Amino acid sequence: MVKLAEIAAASGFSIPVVSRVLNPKPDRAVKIAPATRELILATARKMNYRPNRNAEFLKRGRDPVIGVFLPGFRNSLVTDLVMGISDAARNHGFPVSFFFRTDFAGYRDFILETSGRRNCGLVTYPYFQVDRATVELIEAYCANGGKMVMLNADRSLYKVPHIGINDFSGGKIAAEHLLAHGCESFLLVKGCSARCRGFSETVRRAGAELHAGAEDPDYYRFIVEHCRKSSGKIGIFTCADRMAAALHGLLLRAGLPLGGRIRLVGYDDLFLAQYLSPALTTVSQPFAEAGAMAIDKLVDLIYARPVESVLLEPRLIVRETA
Amino acid sequence: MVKLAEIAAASGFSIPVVSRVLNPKPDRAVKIAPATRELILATARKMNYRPNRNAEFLKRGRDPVIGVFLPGFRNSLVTDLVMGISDAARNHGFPVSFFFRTDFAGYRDFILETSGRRNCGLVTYPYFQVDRATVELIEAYCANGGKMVMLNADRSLYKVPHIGINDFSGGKIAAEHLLAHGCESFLLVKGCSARCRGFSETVRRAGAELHAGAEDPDYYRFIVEHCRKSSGKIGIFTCADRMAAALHGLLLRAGLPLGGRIRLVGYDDLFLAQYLSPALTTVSQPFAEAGAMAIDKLVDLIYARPVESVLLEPRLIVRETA
DNA sequence: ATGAAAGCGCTAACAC
DNA sequence: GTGTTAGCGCTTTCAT
Repeated sequence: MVKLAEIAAASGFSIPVVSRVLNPKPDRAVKIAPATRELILATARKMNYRPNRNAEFLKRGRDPVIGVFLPGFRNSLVTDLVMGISDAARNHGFPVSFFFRTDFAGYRDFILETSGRRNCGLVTYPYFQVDRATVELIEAYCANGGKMVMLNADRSLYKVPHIGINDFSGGKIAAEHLLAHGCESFLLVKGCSARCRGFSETVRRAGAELHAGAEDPDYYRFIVEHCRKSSGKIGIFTCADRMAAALHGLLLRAGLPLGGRIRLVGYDDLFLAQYLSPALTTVSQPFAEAGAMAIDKLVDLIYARPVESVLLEPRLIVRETA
Repeated sequence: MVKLAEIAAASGFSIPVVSRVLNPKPDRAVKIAPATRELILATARKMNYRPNRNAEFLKRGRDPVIGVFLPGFRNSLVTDLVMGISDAARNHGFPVSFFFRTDFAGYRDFILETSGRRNCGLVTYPYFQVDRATVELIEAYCANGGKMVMLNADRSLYKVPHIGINDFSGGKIAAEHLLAHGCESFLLVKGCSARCRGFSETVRRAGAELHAGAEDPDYYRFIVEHCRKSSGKIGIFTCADRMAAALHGLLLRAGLPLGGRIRLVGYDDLFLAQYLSPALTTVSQPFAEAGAMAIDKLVDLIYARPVESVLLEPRLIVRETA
């Protein structure tokens, strides 16, 4: 581990100068001779310098750890997020501390614990319904100088930088695919309003018939009956793969083959989706990328660099059911 | 964040004494008056002291970060592991740095990177085939004073403390369940030798017929044919839920209902298993617990406390397919 | 524009 | 047994 002192010795300057070059604070007006900055930057790169976050934040009275709040589900969304976040954080030289919960109480516990530990920054993905209390919690945290980036929640609610994935667009591409394959009547299992809107608006614009219902055994039975009675081409879209998996089995048990007259599209591309038989066509969300971007943005925030929110696009994974 | 100085002031002793009480090194013979130790321990607890790992390890020239190597799969095993590990690490006041790879090259990269960063400890779960080179890597790391705990790999290979899950036992309970439900002939999809042994030994001991084959379309076709032709009670066991998911669909498409004459048991209890219709009966491995224990053991190792390996037991989750 | 000096919270070496 | 001192790698005043 090469340290500042070695770079200082190699470049002929003192440790503080090296520190100032390597850790520029755009907010503070730090003056360094351009030539000096170049030289130090070059030698640091040559010696493959990696900052000791530990020492850096010890002096600042903060913990060089990124706190991460994620929904506590056992599905692939979480693995994608964890992998993207972990890789990006490692690249920046920051360790992480994950906290998995699904409710507001858990979120509050997280913010509280994290304030006590003086984490240098937070990435949070509140899965529960975000309300006034949540927003206040977040604003209080940031008002105290806390840095935070939000993942995939309703960005209209807070001023914190935000990485989202376009749900409307996900519903839309599912509908377009089904339409392109000649489906004439449509069935929608609800679960996310933007996805539903994307799907139903696209279907309606094509002038096709659409039924919608909630994740519910009764509605599932209705779908199976509908498919059995009808002889037309039917497109089914569910807001989550778990619904698609259930329908997949139900339809098969009713003797209704999938991927021909009846087509099924899920959402999330969970791990098992590809192993179903027939394999599930589904909308994949770039959660690994979203997680990585959240970390990148947070690090920018920590070092007072400008940060902007972004909205990522999902894509359709075409397999056998549609 | 209450610090040593405050406890020192409150208890009337000097900072180093407090440090020695709060951070006992069993290997070093540190002498503290029993009364002093009690008093300091009490005030520390009263003031809710949490050590600043940062400062602690800065002095020791190490990074207070636990490096974790995990297989890079998108399935529930990984989420369970990540959650168990994260919770335990947080409880001990350690952040983590996850590294997800599936091959030996990745493992070597991890050990290399981690050595450079001087992590205080490592938890690793090599999923690839562990050979001589891997063992040498691990031994070299430990010989240099590195601390490591292994997850779920063949424990006969190294001297590092180890948290395993009993695969033999998993195969056995699957067989016992199927036998108890009257199955007379058995089909096994291979994938893990200990699980297969547990299953086949149990089945054979009951004097029943057994076919075994690999994860392969041909063998899957054979299974479907076998189920169609036979009229007896059949028990199918797969070494992983992904195989069970495939067979689940294949069998249903062949008009063969699951959970009555034909019973199917998977392995891993992946997220989607419960949503299949009929829902998949499967063997669940306590990976969250295993991950947490690995961290607990590692922390013991870091503070030179005695550590022993353990073997955890899987359990059967009975749902609809068996 | 650069350097000297102090100090973040803790541990380790040594004195008493 | 306990206290004194120094120092981990870095940032931050404050001089110059």
